[in-house]
Amino acid sequence: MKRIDMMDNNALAKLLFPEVTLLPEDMEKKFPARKLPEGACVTRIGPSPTGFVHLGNLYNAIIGERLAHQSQGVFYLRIEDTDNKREVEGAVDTLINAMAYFGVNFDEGATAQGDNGEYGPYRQRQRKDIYHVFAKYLVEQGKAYPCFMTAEELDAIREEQMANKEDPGVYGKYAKCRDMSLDEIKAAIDAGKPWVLRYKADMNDERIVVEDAVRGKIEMPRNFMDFVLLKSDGIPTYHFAHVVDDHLMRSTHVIRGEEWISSLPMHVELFTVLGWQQPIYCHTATLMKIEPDEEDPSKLKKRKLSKRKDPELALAYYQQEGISKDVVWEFLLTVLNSNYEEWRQANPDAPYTDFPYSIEKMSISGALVDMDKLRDIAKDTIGRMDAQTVYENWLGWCEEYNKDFAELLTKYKDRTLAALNVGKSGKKPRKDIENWKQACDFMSFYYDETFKHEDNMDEQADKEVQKQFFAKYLESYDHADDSSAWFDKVRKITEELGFAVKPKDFKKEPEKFKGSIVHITNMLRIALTGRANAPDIHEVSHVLGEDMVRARLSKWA
RNA sequence: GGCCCGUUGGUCAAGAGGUUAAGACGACGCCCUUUCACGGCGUAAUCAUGGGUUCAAUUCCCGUACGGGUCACCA
Repeated sequence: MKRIDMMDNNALAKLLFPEVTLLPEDMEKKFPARKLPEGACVTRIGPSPTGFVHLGNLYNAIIGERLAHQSQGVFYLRIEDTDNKREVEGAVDTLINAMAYFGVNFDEGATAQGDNGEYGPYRQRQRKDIYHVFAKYLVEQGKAYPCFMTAEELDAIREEQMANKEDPGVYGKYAKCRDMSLDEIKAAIDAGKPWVLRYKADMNDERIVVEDAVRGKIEMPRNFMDFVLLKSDGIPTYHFAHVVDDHLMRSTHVIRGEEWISSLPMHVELFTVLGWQQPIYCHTATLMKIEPDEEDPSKLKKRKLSKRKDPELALAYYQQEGISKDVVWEFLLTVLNSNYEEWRQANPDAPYTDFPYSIEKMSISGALVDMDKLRDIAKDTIGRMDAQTVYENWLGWCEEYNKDFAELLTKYKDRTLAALNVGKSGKKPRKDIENWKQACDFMSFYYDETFKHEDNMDEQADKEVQKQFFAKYLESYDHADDSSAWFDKVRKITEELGFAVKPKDFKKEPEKFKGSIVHITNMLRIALTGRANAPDIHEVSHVLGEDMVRARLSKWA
């Protein structure tokens, strides 16, 4: 009896996959185990080209990249394009470009120019023949069968199951095509009926245990579903592709979002049936967002980031806003590893590659995308860069998103570099820039082309005082004065005009003065920078140069 | 609904069976100060809840609530 089954299975396999001649062992030979040092991690990201590059894509990429490169392993890019319905024209390039923009470096995999590496192809649609080798094998083993059920039939059993409060899906008695005879199958195929290949699961009430690297033990019921291996176009589902690819490409760690935990039983089943070793699974936390509850706005609610509602979920958002790739890395690293921030404080100038990344320190509850935190990290990160680096990055962004400003930066390169150094000399350097877009705004006063008056001088002193002050200031102004000589002069004028040299004196006895030195320096600042809140006047004056200083001030004298 | 995962301050979080329960962001206050920043100091938590195990639990176990995920020929 058993023998006949086996013969049937072989005949069925031949019928379904007439073109497949290679065997699983041929594949093993073609993609041998990698020769890597002990403990080296082989990781990957496997995004699908939907045209939308997700923050989560980067999040998982960073984990994979760190794990691989810190262990002298391999990090590769695999395009998971098994769903032709979702694929968007040009999406693969968008994806590859975005990864490049954010400085994610792959050792092998899909590139804009084609594949790079010995374990390809790295685009799943091109791996059809490979999947079919194993599909055929599973049929031979009696672990897979063709299913001709239509969408309507599937809907019908689902309804029935819902009504009976049973688990929905194709399994047990609902798997109508499980026991078709070879002749019946042949007839159906000859009649041109489309079919999918389903896994032939055992009905069972066993449980499986998976040791997840970030979550620890995960215990679940063993798979009993006849899930789809190959779709009617012969392309595998994610489940089958994942198992075949990660085995053949020799991934040691599978890093993916926690939404995959529920399909773990299928994957475990396939690894077992194919006799392969499971990779180490790392299921990462979903990116969350916090906001007022729609029903009760007084309460805050945590929810999954959504593509539709949250622009910050798209990687493109960070590019557009001019949020530096270094900042995004720094941010993600602190969200990802709870001890990164501490490490960064202790090693402010070390490259992030020095940080010993560990899976154990990963967060398992939903990580929040906190824009306040991002801003703070941005100011620190950019604050740590030298002027030249800031200049280059900023210019790079402007060339793409603010051409006019790019021109200014090029034209006034020296002045810009000097301006970027303002307030950076001491122990407590300023941290004014949080992103390139905001930098254009913040730095605008250094260029006549973008300089404008944002604050009103009249709030500081009346017109007559303004005139007197600027006349005196210009008269005594010596561009060569150092900071203290310069400020002595300001003090002197302040006194002459009847203003308090010490702000505290004015506070104590306001009736004795017309104002304080604060009003005087604010006037200077507004004249020079257009705003009352700006970096050190003396330093700014020296960036602008004597001509610009005199030109801007003489308007008020 | 079934099956999973999670729950420490406003937010992100460290942490161990017995601690003054780290740190960061945000908020507020004070200090520094010619503005704004920067920086310094300080303020704010009975670790979701009920029960059990234990000399002792926020830390271990069970239930409850709440949040999240998933139940496709999508990944």
